[in-house]
Amino acid sequence: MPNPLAHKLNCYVGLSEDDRMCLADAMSPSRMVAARTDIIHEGDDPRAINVILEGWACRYRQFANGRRQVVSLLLPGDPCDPHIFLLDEMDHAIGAITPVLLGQITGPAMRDLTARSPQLAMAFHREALATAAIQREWTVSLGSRTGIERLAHLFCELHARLAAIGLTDGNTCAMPMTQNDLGDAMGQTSVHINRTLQELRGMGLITLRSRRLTIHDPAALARLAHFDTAYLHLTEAGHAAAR
Amino acid sequence: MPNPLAHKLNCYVGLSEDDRMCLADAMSPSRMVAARTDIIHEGDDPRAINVILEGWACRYRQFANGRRQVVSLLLPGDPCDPHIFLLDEMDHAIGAITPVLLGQITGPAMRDLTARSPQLAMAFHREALATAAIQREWTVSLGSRTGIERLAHLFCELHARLAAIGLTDGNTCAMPMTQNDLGDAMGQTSVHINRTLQELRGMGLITLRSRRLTIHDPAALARLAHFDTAYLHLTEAGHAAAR
DNA sequence: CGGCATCTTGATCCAGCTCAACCAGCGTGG
DNA sequence: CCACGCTGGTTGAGCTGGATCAAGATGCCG
Repeated sequence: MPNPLAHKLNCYVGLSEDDRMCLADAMSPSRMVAARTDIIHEGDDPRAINVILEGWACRYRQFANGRRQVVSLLLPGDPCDPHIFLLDEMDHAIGAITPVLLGQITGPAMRDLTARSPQLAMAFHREALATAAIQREWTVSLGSRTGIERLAHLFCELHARLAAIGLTDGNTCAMPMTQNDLGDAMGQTSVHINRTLQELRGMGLITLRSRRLTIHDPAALARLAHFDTAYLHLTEAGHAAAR
Repeated sequence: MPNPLAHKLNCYVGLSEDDRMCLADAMSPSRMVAARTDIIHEGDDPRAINVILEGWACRYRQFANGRRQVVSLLLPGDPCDPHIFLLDEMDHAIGAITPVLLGQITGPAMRDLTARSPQLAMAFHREALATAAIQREWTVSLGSRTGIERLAHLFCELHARLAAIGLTDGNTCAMPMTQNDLGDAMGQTSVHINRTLQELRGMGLITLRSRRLTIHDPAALARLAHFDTAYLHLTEAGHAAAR
């Protein structure tokens, strides 16, 4: 598979062949992170931008009482920390859900890229805005959606995001999170996630087995979740990929 | 009061007198919006960046079933929609809580500003990142904090943000939201907000009367809320203002 | 084959919701 | 200047989604 970052950015702004080459050049040698370990710790002050090339990760906050809140999910092509080289220190950690392959773009390389290509600069900017929109939508989910709606919404979102980077197989995609992870993300117990999953299965909407998710009735699932792709801000290219 | 946007940006990056003047110049004539009306509707495609000069506003999503989720609060100095001129259409609305005085910076004026002053460019960038961090913290609140913790956290955050722009009077600050608004923001009923407020009052932590909030014991409130200012990413200037 | 992580299931409990009044302040028009 | 109506705050009673606690069941990996 080619660079998933290029694939993703292309969903926001059409990139030239030249842009893709620059992007590939800017990426320094990648490193591997084992599943269930931290990519970045809270309090770290790193210097380069990490990009997920393969695997899933999550931003999370850990509380003293053991409770963990997953704040967002990072999929292939997602930059982990576009901010980091601007802010003083991390206010959260990033952990690998599966084994993760990371690419890195140094601060200078990044400045060079965006200076050279306005397309790329625009694409990075839109990417950041779309990420913010996704974050807002999570806020909406946690604040206003019921358990089953939340989970349904998450599945809709994940499928759409994976589709945009070409990682779906029809209505099927990867779903490597444990029920515990899902609970941490949805602000619920794994016990309750379990029961909610059974309900979704019982309604014939999804199958989730051996870390693969199949959405049997996308329209019905989206209706249940009050899911509307608009907030993902995918352009034609992104939607075409999703089809 | 001088420009609250300058005040706020100065909390992220020290600005020169020149920077402040440029900023003031870039701001086109301001407009007034009545309380309880929309500043921007969902689906709009506006061209300029709105900045709150006076008053409070909120981003929100309205559901068909009448439920409303407030996704973030906008205080004086906050840009409403740094994104808008990049994305296709609004995925949420922005509504005025109090009467709001808006300034506007056009896209070209913005580009001009950031091209002329690297300090300003940096400040805007950090502002955006701090906003994202606040959004993540809301996700944490809705996902992991109990009712009383959530409300306590909101009060801590608001006081800190207002302090950074010089709008506090010791431990007292404005709090113009109705219990209904608070409910929409915290993903709870106004009835339950009411009872939670009584609990906070009963614990002697706060007074909230005639739209003014006083925090009697900031340390205790922060402890209850698991509040840690780090995520606001205020620099020395911001913290000094907060003191 | 044994050990550990994950998933299931059951029983009980409680934070927060719903529904339904009722009260208080305040702006408006007669 | 008062009566009225409206918005926002308060209170009570009963209900429920999801938490908690506890035990198994399943399945994967060394």
